[in-house]
Amino acid sequence: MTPLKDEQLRIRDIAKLANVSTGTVDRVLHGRPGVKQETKEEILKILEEINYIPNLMAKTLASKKTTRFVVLIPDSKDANSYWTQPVLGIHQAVEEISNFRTVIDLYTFDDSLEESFAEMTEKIINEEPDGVIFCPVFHKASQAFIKELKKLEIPFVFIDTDLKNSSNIAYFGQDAFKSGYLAGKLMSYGLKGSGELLILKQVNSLLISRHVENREKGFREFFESHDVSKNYKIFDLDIDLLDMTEPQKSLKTFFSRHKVEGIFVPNSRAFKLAQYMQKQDIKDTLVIGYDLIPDNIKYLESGIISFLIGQRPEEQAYKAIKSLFDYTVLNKEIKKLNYSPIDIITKENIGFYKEFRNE
Amino acid sequence: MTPLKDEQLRIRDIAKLANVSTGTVDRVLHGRPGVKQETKEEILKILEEINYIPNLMAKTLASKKTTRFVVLIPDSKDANSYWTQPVLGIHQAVEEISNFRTVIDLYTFDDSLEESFAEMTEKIINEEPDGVIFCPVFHKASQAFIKELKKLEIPFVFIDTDLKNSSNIAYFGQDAFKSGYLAGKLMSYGLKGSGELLILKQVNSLLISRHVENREKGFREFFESHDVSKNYKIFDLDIDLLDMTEPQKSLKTFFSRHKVEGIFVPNSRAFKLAQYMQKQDIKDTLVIGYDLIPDNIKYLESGIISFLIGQRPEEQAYKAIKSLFDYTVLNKEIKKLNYSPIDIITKENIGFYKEFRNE
DNA sequence: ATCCATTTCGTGTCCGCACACGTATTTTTT
DNA sequence: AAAAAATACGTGTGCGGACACGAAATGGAT
Repeated sequence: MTPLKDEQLRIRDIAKLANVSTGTVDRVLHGRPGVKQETKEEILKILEEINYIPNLMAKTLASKKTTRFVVLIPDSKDANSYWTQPVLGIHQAVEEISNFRTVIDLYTFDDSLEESFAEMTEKIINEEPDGVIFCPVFHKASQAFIKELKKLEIPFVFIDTDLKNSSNIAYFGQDAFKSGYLAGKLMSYGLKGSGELLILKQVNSLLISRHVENREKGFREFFESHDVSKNYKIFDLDIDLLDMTEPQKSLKTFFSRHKVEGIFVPNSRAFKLAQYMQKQDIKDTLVIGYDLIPDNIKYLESGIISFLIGQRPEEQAYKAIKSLFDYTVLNKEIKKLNYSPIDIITKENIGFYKEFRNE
Repeated sequence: MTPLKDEQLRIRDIAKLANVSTGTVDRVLHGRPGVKQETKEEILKILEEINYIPNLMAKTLASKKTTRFVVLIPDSKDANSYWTQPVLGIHQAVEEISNFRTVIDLYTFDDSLEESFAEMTEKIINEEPDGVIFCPVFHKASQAFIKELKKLEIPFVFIDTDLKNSSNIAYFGQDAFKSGYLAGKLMSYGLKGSGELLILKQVNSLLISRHVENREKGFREFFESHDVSKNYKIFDLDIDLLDMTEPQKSLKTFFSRHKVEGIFVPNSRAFKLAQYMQKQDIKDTLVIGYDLIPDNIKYLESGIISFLIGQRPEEQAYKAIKSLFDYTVLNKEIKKLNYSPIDIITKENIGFYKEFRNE
């Protein structure tokens, strides 16, 4: 193991090698003017040769500049919101990078209002941060935002939702299709080889969530690509999972007409269904939902929800920030596409996934 | 969000507050002699009040001292060894902490030879490192090691295996019992409610591995604590999974006498079984194994192994080092008991768990 | 050749802390 | 009471790099 970061050469050493002063080397390092082309090239050559890496400690100590990043994600009104989780990862990241004169401002928007998003992006642009992490749920407003960011040459990272061909430096999120496919697998694995399945969708979802769509596609794809498909019938129901008066009716009707063996809820509100099932005392129905929010966990633990699919939101946020930091401050190469593991959570292992929340 | 690490007070500021010089404050901070009791208390009071946090950058820059940690884990002769994985996490950690004048030496031992372990611990003691991370598989030799470490006041962290009441500052590993329990759940979930099960154990395991034992216990416990238990028969077989000539016989005999529906391999060599099953063209038998080593992954992907249970070895090593660093260098409080999530891996989500290896 | 304006480069200070050294004060010794 | 020895504290320098400022070298115009 590298016993010691082998004696790094300092600016002073480079200066000696090039027969110039440290000031000149410094100018070259920072691309400041006032250096003869000739000597500049000489110095660059040496820098290249010895693979100069500035001492990070001395650098941040001497520099007056503080780097500021902005994170823009949907707000989390209640404790059951998915978006409370990335915030934990942000705090974690802040703790680590704050030593490096790097700060983070958190902006949030109402994910049912595109204007709310647009408004925030405007504010952010005015602040001219050194990097941005955001969740591009609104297509049009995001495009406008990206245009501005590119104009100002501000690097940006996507989180949760990806927007292809956007010159973002990185993306952190899940592969929704494959997570749905996995849900299909888990469903078929637990059933006896046949039955009636239901996909429970959120009606009137203002925000076009590709994730939810893709989860459903993946789910269906699993059954279509396997022999068992003919034994299953997949229904779907659009109900308003936020308002629990209306859904009761359509659910009741559905349950009375079908012997449902499995229900797939491709959004994070499986607990709403679970509430209903508990009231109606419906059992022996396999429920697969998404995200480790408190109420989902509650019904997972009580056995009404069989599986939750997790995507490590804290880790996503944490890594997104760290990668922006690596890119901006440390000039490291970073990986562009970063899919989170698709975690399978059950009553039996949930305890070990909650941990992040307790720290 | 904390916009800026609010202007931290420096030693100089404290000196001014206490009407002394920076040198005196420095002496108090480092517990060096030469300060009148009275003024010492005064300074300590102020330090307490303002919650002084030294500037990490200036500190590491000015300090000549380099902190050295030692990691002692079993060696990994071939690519299929479990222990190749923690090494990746070590590298990750090294990259981050090397900036802070902190280095790591990796020592390995043959986990079939207690002397090999003891020999290494002796070497380590002679080096007098500032912290040790190790895997206390051998009870007696570990106790001796711990005794020395305590004498020298060297903090140590356990990884993989825990040893209770050992004044270790932290432990990173899995809860083996619960992982076995989860395996039981997955097994029962996939079967039709009854059948014959087999637990495949490694015979002659020189090293007393509590993990493997506890996994089996957890597995059995699941069936005992559920109604379904009476429908299942659980057998077990001790075979040498390293030598693939002998096992064939006993396995063959077993398969000929029983209609095995599920096999649980509580160690990391499920691939050996899978190899056999592939040759014999045995299908429709559920196999649950442990650890994401290359050959296990191969048979998971080909469908012979149904589930692998993962425990994030890289993350364990990474976090173990970071926590030792936090404790030693940053004087942070650290959490003692750190259980890794019990990851459920299938053909469908394995792709997202391999990632660490490609970085 | 002289003078001024660029261009090119060297020097010094500071960032916050660690630590060696030196000075002032008090205590002990004889 | 003077000298020696502790004790208590202040000052200065260096860690490696950023940046301001000033000095030297060069070029052009007269």
